[in-house]
Amino acid sequence: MTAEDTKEQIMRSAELLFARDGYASTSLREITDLAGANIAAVNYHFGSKEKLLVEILDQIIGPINEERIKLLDEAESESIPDVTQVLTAFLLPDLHVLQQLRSRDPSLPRFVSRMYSEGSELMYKVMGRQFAEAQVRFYAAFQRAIPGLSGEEIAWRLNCVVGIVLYLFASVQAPGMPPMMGEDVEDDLRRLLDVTVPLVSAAAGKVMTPGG
Amino acid sequence: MTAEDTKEQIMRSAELLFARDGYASTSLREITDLAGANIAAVNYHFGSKEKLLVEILDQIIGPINEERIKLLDEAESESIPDVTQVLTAFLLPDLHVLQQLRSRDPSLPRFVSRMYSEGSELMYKVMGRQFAEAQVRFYAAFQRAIPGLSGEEIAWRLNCVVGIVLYLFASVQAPGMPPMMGEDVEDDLRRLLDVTVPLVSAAAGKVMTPGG
DNA sequence: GTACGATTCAAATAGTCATTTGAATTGACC
DNA sequence: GGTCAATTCAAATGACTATTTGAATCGTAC
Repeated sequence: MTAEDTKEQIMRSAELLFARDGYASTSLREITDLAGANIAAVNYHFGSKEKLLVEILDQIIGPINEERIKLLDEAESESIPDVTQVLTAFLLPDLHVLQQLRSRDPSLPRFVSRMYSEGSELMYKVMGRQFAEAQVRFYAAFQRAIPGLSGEEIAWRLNCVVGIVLYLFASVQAPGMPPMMGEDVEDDLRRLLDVTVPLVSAAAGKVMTPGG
Repeated sequence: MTAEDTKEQIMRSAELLFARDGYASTSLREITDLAGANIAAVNYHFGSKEKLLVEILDQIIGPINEERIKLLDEAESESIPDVTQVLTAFLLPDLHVLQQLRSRDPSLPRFVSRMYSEGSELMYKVMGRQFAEAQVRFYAAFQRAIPGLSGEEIAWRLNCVVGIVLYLFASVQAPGMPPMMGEDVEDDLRRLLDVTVPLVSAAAGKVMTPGG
């Protein structure tokens, strides 16, 4: 096994076990056993268990935001994109990565949602670094596409969309539940847009509570 | 310190540390240090670290579903409730618990979302047991309130709502983010209904993807 | 005030953890 | 074929883990 093979095997084994059991509950011993490598190889290739996690996170989250910006660039090059187009640019990369992770292993999508809610400092640092550029672009695009909503309200609603997406990642293989995503990315996107377009473009203060 | 005080202190300390660092990363030593108790007290009062977690989970999740059913009973006793009324019965108990947890400690709401995505077998068992009754009732109520949507589609959309709620719990004290919830439960509910009513009652297959 | 059950305590057990170390092995270039 | 750096290995380190044990302490009812 060449050096690169070992490093690759360690990363693939680690993300699988992190997804299934969580970061803290997974020992380097389990990882290297699954990878067919020696424990010391982790510290040789990555430096520490934590740096191994960061490298895996970057590899997954990085491409999502790169593709998001690419799609938004394309949409904006033609005309001012509407809500559906902006949301598509935002969501499609998620679905692509979800599909790709799932094809590698059904329990892998859970890795993302799991690391988000576990990750404390570490995950927020990685996400902040990776999402910073896309965030500015998408906030601006949504503000153009949805008249009459404050920037704060748009940010809030986009967070709701993120919440739904993270739940999708968590629920791909939740025990005792029907899968929330199908085989076809286009179908999944349509279904997501059906609910998220009304979600982000709904008029504020429209609904009256029964008590009020 | 009386026996009940010790047990209470251990539970309060444990949920705080579980919320902050996760279940696996929190040792009984940390818990009992914070609680001012001896390690053996955990095994005396709860039997094991895992049973301690289950008791905390039941204490938090149980009341949510009890109140959900109570509110739905009240709404259905007058007339057939509309989407807003059913969603209110579903969401208001979440907000109450969120508020209550936050008043105890700002990092506590994260406990719920964290346990969900860490969840493995254990959390799903607790949730399944606690949510089983409410699930049947709410699926039926939504099907009455939203004509033209299949039961499967309603279940899918309700899952989206759950995703948003879990994200709310996770984001109350996310580092580097503005809080998603305010001080007033009524305001928060209104804001949530603004987006979730359109979400669950949107027509299916309405949106056309740019590529299609 | 003394006996008893409930509770708490310090100490020990047996195991696992991430990381380090220095020797052994490998593969590519001269 | 020899050399050197890159990589892998087994073994050891030191610290931490949940749980168990039996003695000590507490509150309370008689």
